[in-house]
Amino acid sequence: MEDERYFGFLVSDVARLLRTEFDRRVRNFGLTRSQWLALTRIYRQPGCTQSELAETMEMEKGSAGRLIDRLEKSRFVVRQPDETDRRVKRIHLTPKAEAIERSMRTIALQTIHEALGDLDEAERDKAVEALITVKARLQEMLQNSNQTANAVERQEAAQ
Amino acid sequence: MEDERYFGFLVSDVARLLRTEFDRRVRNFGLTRSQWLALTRIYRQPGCTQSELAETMEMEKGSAGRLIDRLEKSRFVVRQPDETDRRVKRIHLTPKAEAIERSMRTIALQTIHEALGDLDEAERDKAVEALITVKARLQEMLQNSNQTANAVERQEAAQ
DNA sequence: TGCATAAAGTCGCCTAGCCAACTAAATTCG
DNA sequence: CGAATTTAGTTGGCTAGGCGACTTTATGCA
Repeated sequence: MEDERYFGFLVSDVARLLRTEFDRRVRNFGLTRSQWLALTRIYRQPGCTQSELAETMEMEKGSAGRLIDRLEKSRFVVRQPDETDRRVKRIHLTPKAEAIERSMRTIALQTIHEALGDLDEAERDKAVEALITVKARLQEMLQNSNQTANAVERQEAAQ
Repeated sequence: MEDERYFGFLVSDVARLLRTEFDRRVRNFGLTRSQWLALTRIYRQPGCTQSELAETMEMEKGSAGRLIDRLEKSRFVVRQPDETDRRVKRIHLTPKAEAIERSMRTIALQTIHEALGDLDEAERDKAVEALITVKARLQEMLQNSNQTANAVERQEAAQ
């Protein structure tokens, strides 16, 4: 069981190191890793709503909203009101963003490529598979936590 | 190369999901995952300095300092001045912390155990090995970035 | 010995992300 | 139709963590 705990540490460490290294490499672009991730998603899904973006990025609406705030302030993105639903705002990339998106993609690929340099292809595939499995399990677990929380809430509301 | 990029996403996702799930489970203890990690490290190295803690947790001194601020405010930890070096502050756990440290360790093990539930032992071992390899590589890469930054700094200072 | 350099912490500023409370708009249903 | 519920987005409060500038104290070297 102790080696399992080790897995938790490792994943967090690798994620943090990866983020820090990548952010250092792209600092001159004026974008962070999260911001770039958002751009790539908007690039593939232009005109998406904030809630859709939050969904595909698996984060809270609030976090996504603020991410977009910063991207908009830096002129990488614009919010456009939807014509039929006055609640929603649709997100589009600016031309400036599209060029940078490509440069950063190259750097991202390069960074990962270096980080994985000591693994052969089979090891990489195995690792990716394992991570997919674990991620799916964690998503289930989180969904359960959510449902529990909602059930409690509903019960409290009913009293 | 595309599958490599996927690895980057996956690691970050798994780390985030793990943190969120764990933090939910332990919210009632009044501690977060990072705070608990700090406690386990102080437990194994009582009386360590803040810089030592930052080092073993692989974070900046500033981040570690603030982590300790919060732990001290919640009375899980005390700062004690060093007798011979008036710059350093040594960190010790309070009795309250030691009990909670054990409870949270159990929850952490349980959480990881569930998250890895769909992997057999061989798959887990392979994944852990791969992560160790990648982590080592990333540490090298970051160290190089640091050295480059320092070199630039020194050169600028020399002018 | 005295001065330059290095080390320990602190602080301010920034991004990121969770959570919860809120508003406004749309939808559902009696 | 109109009230209740749901959904989109915003905001405030919190922890986390990087970076850089700064102060205080030690240390190393000419």
